[in-house]
This record gives sequence, structure tokens and C-alpha cells, in this order.
Amino acid sequence: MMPLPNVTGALHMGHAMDNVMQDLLIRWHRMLGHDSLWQPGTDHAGIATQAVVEKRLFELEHKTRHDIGREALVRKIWDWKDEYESRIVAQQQRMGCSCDWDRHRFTLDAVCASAVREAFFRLFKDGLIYRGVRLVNWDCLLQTAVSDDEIVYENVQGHFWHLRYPVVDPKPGEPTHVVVATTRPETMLGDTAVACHPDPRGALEGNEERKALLPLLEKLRDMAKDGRKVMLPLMERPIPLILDEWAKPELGSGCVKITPGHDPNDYGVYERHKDRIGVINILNQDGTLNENAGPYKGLPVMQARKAVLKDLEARGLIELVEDREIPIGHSDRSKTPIEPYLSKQWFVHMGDVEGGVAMGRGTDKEFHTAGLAQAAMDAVGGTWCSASGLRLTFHPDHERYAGIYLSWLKEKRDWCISRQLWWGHRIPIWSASLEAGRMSRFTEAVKSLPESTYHYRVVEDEVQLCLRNEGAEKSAESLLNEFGLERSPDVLDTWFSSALWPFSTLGWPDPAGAKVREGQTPLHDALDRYYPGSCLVTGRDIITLWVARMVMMGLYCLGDMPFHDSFIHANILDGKGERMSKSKGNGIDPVDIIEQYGTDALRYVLCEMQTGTQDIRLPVQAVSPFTGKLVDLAHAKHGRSIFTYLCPETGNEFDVLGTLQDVPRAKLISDRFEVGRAFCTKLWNASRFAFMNLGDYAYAPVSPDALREEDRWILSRLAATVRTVTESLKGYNPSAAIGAAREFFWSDLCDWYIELVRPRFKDSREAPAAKTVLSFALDQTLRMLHPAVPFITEELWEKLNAQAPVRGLEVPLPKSELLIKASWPQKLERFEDRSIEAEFGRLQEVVRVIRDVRAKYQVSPKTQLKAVLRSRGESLAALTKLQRHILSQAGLSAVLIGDAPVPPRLSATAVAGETEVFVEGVLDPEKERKRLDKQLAQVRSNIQLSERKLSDPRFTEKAPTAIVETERRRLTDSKSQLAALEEQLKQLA
RNA sequence: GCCCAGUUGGCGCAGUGGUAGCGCGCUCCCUUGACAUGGGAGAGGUCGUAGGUUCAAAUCCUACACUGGGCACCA
Repeated sequence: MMPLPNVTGALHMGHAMDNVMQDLLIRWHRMLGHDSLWQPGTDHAGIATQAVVEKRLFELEHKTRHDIGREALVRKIWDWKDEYESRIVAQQQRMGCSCDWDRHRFTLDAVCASAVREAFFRLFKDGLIYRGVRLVNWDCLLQTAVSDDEIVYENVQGHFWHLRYPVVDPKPGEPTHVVVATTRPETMLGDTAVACHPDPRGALEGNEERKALLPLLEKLRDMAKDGRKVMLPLMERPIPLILDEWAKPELGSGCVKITPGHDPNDYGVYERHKDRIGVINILNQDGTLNENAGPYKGLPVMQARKAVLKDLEARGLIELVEDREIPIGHSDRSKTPIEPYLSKQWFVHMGDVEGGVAMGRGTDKEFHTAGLAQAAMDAVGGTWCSASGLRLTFHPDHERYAGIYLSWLKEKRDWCISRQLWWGHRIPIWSASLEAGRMSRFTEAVKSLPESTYHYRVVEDEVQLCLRNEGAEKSAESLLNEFGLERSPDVLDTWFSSALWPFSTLGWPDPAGAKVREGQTPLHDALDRYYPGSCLVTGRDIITLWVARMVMMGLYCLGDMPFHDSFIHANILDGKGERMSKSKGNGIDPVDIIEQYGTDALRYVLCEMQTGTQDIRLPVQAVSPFTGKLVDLAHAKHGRSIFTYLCPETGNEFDVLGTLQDVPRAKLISDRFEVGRAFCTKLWNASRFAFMNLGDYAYAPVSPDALREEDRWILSRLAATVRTVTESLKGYNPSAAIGAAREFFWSDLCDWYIELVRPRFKDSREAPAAKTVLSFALDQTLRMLHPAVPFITEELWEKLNAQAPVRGLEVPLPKSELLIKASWPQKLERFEDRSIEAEFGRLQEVVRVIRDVRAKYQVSPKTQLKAVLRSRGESLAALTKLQRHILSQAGLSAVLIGDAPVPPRLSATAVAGETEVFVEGVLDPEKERKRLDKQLAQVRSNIQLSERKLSDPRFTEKAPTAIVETERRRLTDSKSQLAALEEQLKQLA
């Protein structure tokens, strides 16, 4: 399942990472022959989208949603959705996402809507959805409840006011005032009590500093026991002193004002003292004060605060004002401060339930659990697994991500699912307050509805009727009218529908009857075939909001996991380490990268960056609209605003958000993607070379003995690479996979094999085997790279098919016209050959040493040199065998190899492992001495290290023998190197 | 406040007990028919700090510092 992007706006690099990781996996699995579905879609994103559209409506037309009404606003949001959904799909398609596009879904599609309806119905019937009066987080601008997850805390410079509440009729020896402190003084208008601790002495045990307060607190405790009151100033309302442990003697004055209507903790206090104190709501939905605020009615919160303070000041009731940094919850969407607000909302019961909860009721996977949250907790780690044997594993660091998941779930806090919005799935509840007679007539009449299409609950005098689907709505029409039942105007939290995404998209609860859009693939067996799914790919910020809820709802509705793997990829940060986002002006549109560097370059680099749990810093550059050059935003100077920068060359100002009319817009990109472009170019050119040389290649089986050393070497390297790439993908490590493929392709195939094999193409006896191996290696390379860089590999595949239609070694490989449908490389273990790789390692070492001599002496590559190699053991054998390659790769006209050859008198010398290299005819004693000195220093320090180790009996006794052996060998090698170098230095002198 | 990560060459990152790697950037050399968006060679790191465990620590443990994240709370 694709993590459905919000239709709030276009995709940025974070989404690109998410989508590319999914495409990498889906293409790989497709090549492995797995039955694969990648279900694409978009999310209506309730509050987020409505907020964006409302904001624009106000900016452009100076209207609020109330000015234009529900229908008109919803129409505008649909327009917005259409625009951005098509833009998102276009972005994803340009990124090469190989989704099942004919199954694209939107969370408000009919298919999804029926799942939402069904899930809601079941939860309601099971008593897991209820309506309650609760203190919720209220967004005064959008005028809706928001969940805890939609709040961001920001530290704001504020004050801490200490207020004095007069005691009603103080007796002698009693305080005349009680001091309470608050950061929100206006809430005092809604105070219904002042609390102090029932046992201040116990609470202050061991707290010497605060002991002085004890007499006062004990006095207040006694007064509270006595039922005494204080006078709430301004409102002139007597309110009781109560005893509650919420009052912390170690803080402030030790007493606390209780405002149950506007503080979650105080609401808790209210619930414990319902018999004595009440709840007063002083706010209107728009954040102004209501009639309960008396003279302050109509004022917005901040103005009311000033007025209240002024009046308290005038009465001398402010004891102290402290400056203080206060974390204030802001609505993530409107960015305005959240007000705790008492209102009726719908909740999903997350905690344990008496008698437990039946999960997947009616399916063959049905099981029982203590509660919804508990079921989701059990699904990760532990011994639980579903009836089909599944549980959830996070990748690449299960413990870490499971920790985040669990720490959130274990709170088991009820989930507020109602939103006072117009954009979303409307809650399928019809309700009315009925007096007793009508209520009993209703309960009779409702029985006429088709059984199992409805469920109702009576709470006090209110009936709450849930209708299962649109059919049920039709049959209930007259009943609804008769009793005046009205549908809730609220819509569901957007996460409610996304929690169902893994099966709502597949037609649950009725795949056969599911109404898909015109031209889309009908669902039929889709649910059986693709649920449970296998893997969910997402970022870690979504683990709680979405992953946990999908698990919960999947288990509840179908009795099984929506997926068993969750791949958590890195977040993309900018050059300063800040999260990338459009609104911050550091967001990169993947399409801009694609235009600059190409899709495959984008994908290649994203894969390379996805290493593990490490977030990725992606330095962002603007393309200067004046010079076309890149300007690094981490170091550029700002212009007039934080979204404008100065072009360092021209000094002109440009804008990265594109909101300022008079300032030119600059595109944002990152030169980090150059690597990807270079890789693709190299791949293209190397393939071109192969095509040129394959010429009239026709496949003929090649027996292993027809292979030359370099053929066996490259096949061995290829075999190891296929293994590494496959294992890395299995372990959700794209970086390791692409790294291994790159290393093979570039460093082995291009830098060595192609160079070694080049001469053979001109030799008719040598050419066939070389062509067979080259075409095979290229074939396998393209397959391995395809999931990461699909476009260029597909193009090259077509050309390869034209040039060498049949490829293979001992047997021909099955043909595939398209690479996307070709199979993943088979294991090539039979070619893994450590000894040939070791031999080539020695060859490469020697060649490098000779090239180094050339570089140091600035000998032109055209100049052919002569060399003498003094070697022994395996090195001697390998070098002798590979002599022709030494000649061609080091640019030698002659080479003499032996265990005791006579070194030329005047020669540059070097040591490569067990081999001494003498390059004839080039010698500058000064330079030579420097080179040898440097090598000597290295060898000496190695010897010192080894000797120190070996002379320590603790090492030789305690370390594993293999390690000690290696160390001994290292020392012998180093010593013979030392001797050789010293000998060479002596020759110079 | 609690918890979890990260800290490795100028930059971005690998490396989880046995003498530090990759890519970019940098320096030098090279336009030889795949490729200068390239090739060859090279310089550059006492692995955040301080202790500890171990024959041996970038790697394990403890503390601290900084950065990021999660959770809770904030009269």
C-alpha cells in the first residue's frame, strides 16, 4: 500500500524517498516473480486540506467558510483536490513509480466510503465508539476539535501571574487570601474551586526548602475540610476550597486554581469532585469569551487576558508577575494556539474492555483481545501472531521503531474521531432527543428496519442511530423524518479512513459489489489475493499516527495483519539539518531534480542515501535566476525576508517560495544528484562500448574451459555482487545494494574487465568467449540495476536485445522483451572463485605501483617502459600467469618476472606486497629516495606494531590462533619488504 | 523531566572487537575510437570529550557535551 500523500500540495523530496523506496522494492519483487500489487492513492487529509483551501479563500476573496456555506466550500475543496491529485500522480509517474495505476484510489471514493461506514458500524455496535463530553484540543480558527497528534508545542515568552483570591469570612489566625498562579489568567473566570493537598506534610517529606510553607498549607487543608470558600474575584463567585493531590505543595504557593472547563488536569480534578464543584465553559467556538465570562463576554482570549489583569491589578490582587518561557500547544494546521475546550465528541475506545474485544469477528481468523490498543501492541514482538502466522517487524531497526510504536500505544488514550469540518467522511449517526413516550415508540418502530442494517443506543434522552450503509439510509428515511433524527454534521478524523486503507482499497467488506471508478480494474478476488499485504514503507513520524492504527483496524475488521514488514526510511533534511518542507522554503520538488539531472539520477542517489536509520542532510541550492549558477542556501545571505536570498555574483534578490510578486523565483535543487547523473552516463557509455564490440555476436554455449582468467575473474565478481545485492535488498538496505552493484559495474567491469578484454575482440579465436561473457555480465548488471534506475536500464535492455538477442553461458537465458518483466539474476555461486580474485588482486597491486611510478616521474602514458618483478610464492605464480595483462595495463614493452631476476641497474623501485618492482630507465635519485623513505616509514611502523603485539604473551596466549597467525605472517611480510626497501635504498646511494 | 538515536578526512555517509572505507570536493598527470558528465595517480582522519572493560576499542560499558527524535508535563 502506498502511504497515501495528502492532496494538500505537491510532493517534495521526502515523498520522493518514500515513493522511490517502494518502487525499488516492488520492481525487485516483480522480477523475483512474486504476485505484486502496489496500490496507489491519495488522502483527502480532512483538516489539512480544508485549512489550506479556507486560508486561500480568505486571502483571495476575504471570505470565511461561513460566508459561502458548506456546499460551496466542499466544491472548492474538490477543485483543489482534483488539481493537486493530478499533480501528485504526474510527479509520481515522472519518478517512474510502477504502481497499479488502474487501481488508484482516493479516500473519499465510494469503495473507501463503504469500508469507513462498515468499520464505524461495527465499532459502534461493539460499543467501541461512543460519544462523550470531553475536554478536547480546540482550534479556534478552524473551529474544530483536533487530536493530540495534531498539536505542536512551541516555547513562547510569557508570564506567570500569582493571583490572590480573598478568603470568605476569614476567622482569626486564618489567611485573608489564597495565592494561586497561572500563565492564563483569563481562565480564572471559569474557576470553580481552589485545591490544596490533603497531606502537605507527607508530600513535603524531606523537602527542607519548602517546610516553611507547611503551617499555611495545613491551615488551608483544615479550612477545606471545614467546607470553607474563597471569593473568585471579578466574578464575585464563592468557590470551595477542596482537597486534591493535584495541588503540589512543592510548587508555587502550594494551592492551585481549578478550571475544569479549560484545563485537562483540572477536568480530572472535577471528575473526582463532581458532587461539590461544577464545570464552566467561558469560551465560544471562535475563541471569544461567552456569557459565562460576565463583563468580559465577546472579547477574544488575549484581550480578555489584558482586561482581567488590569482589573485584578486595580484591586491589588496580583501578588507577583514572573517572566517565563511557556510551551504553548499550537494547532499543526492553523498554527494558532490550542484552547482546551469542553465539547461533545465521538471517540474510539482504545483501552481494555471488560469481556474483551472480538477481532475479525465472523472470519476464520477471529480472535479475542483485551482491547484495540492492546491488540496492536501484541502484534509487535512477543509471541503473538495472527492465525496466518503474521506479526509486525520494523526495518531496519526493529527495536527502535517498535519502541516508538509501543510507547504511543501503551497510553491507550481514547481517539477523538469527530471533527467539526465539512471535508471528509460524515459520521453515519442520526440522533435526536426524544421524550419518554416518543422514545418507546421509536424503539418499537425501529424494529421495522431490515435487521443488521442498523444499531442504536440511547444515552439519557438522546437516541443515537447508526445506519450501516446507503441502503439502510433509504429504508430508514421515513423513520428519520418521523422522529426528527438528524445526521451528525461532523466528519471523521482523516486517520480513520487511512487506518482502513490496506483493505478499503481492495473492496472490503464486499469486493464483488465494490464500485470502482470507470475504467478501473474490478476488485473480485483482490481482497483475498492481496490481504494481508507484505510491506509498508514510510517515515518514522507516521508510525504512531498511521502504522499503529492500520494494524489495529486491520486486526479488528479482518482478524489479520495488514502487512508484516514496515520499512522505515530516513527523513530528508536540508543542509542545516532542518526537516524539509515547502512552508519553510527549503523543500525541493523532485520534478526540478528530474529536469536538471534525470529521473534515474534522482532515484540512484535516493537509494544510495538510504543507509539505515540515519537521516539525510541534503544541502539545498537555488538556481540563481540571474546567472543560472547554484547558490548554496546554507551559506547564502538573506534578502528582505527569510524566503529571499541574494545572488552572490549579482547581488540581486531572489525568492525561493515564489510568493513575492516583484522578486524573481529561483528553483531549488541539490548538486548531490550529480553523482547519479554521472553514474547513468557511465552506464550508457559502457553499454555503448559493449554494443560496438558485440557486433555480429551469436550465442553459442560456452564451456568453462573456454574461459580465460579475466572471464573467470569477472564472473566470480559478478556472482559475489548478485549475492550481496540480493541480500542487501532483503535486509532493506538499498544503499548497500546499489553500492555493491555500482562497485562491480564501475570498478570491476569498466575499469578492469573491459580494459583487459579489449584486445580479444580483434582476435577471431578469442572473441566469442569474450563476447559471451561481456554480454552476460551486462545482462546481469542491467537486471540488478533495474529496480533503482529503471529508465536507462530498460532502454539499454532493448538495445542489448537487438545486438545480442540470446545471452547466457552454458545455457541460454530465457528471453524477456522488457526488462521490467525479466527475472532477477539467479545465484551464480558456481562462478565464485576466491583464488582467481586473489590473483587479480596481486595483478592490480603491481599495475598500480607501476602507474604510480609513471605519475611520480611524469612519464607519458604513451611511453612504453620495461619492468622487472622479483616475487615469490603465490604472487609469483599469479603474476607469471597474468603477465600479458601486466604488459597491457601498465604500458610496458617488456616484463621479466622471477624469484631472483637481476634488477636493472638504474631503475625506479617499489614494493607491492611480496613483489619488488623495478621500472627500468626512469630514475631520479632524489625523488626515488623520497618515495622509498615514505614506504619505509610505513613498513617500519607496521613492523613495530606487529612486534609489540607478538612480543606480548597476553596477546599470543589469549587471542585466537587465527588472529595470531595473521599477525605473524604480517610481520614476516613486512620484514621482507623492509629488507627489499633497504636494499633498494642502498643501490641508490 | 523521562526515554531513544547520532557525533568518523572540507562536505554527505558506510563500517559494530583484530593496523580506518566510499562518494563528492581538493592536488598532479592524461583529450589513446565507450566515456573529460571521463581515465590514471595522490594528499587528507590519534573515529565528540573524559574515564573504564579487554591481549586488542571507531566498535563494548559509564559519565559529560552537542545535535536530532519520541513520550510525558508545564498552577
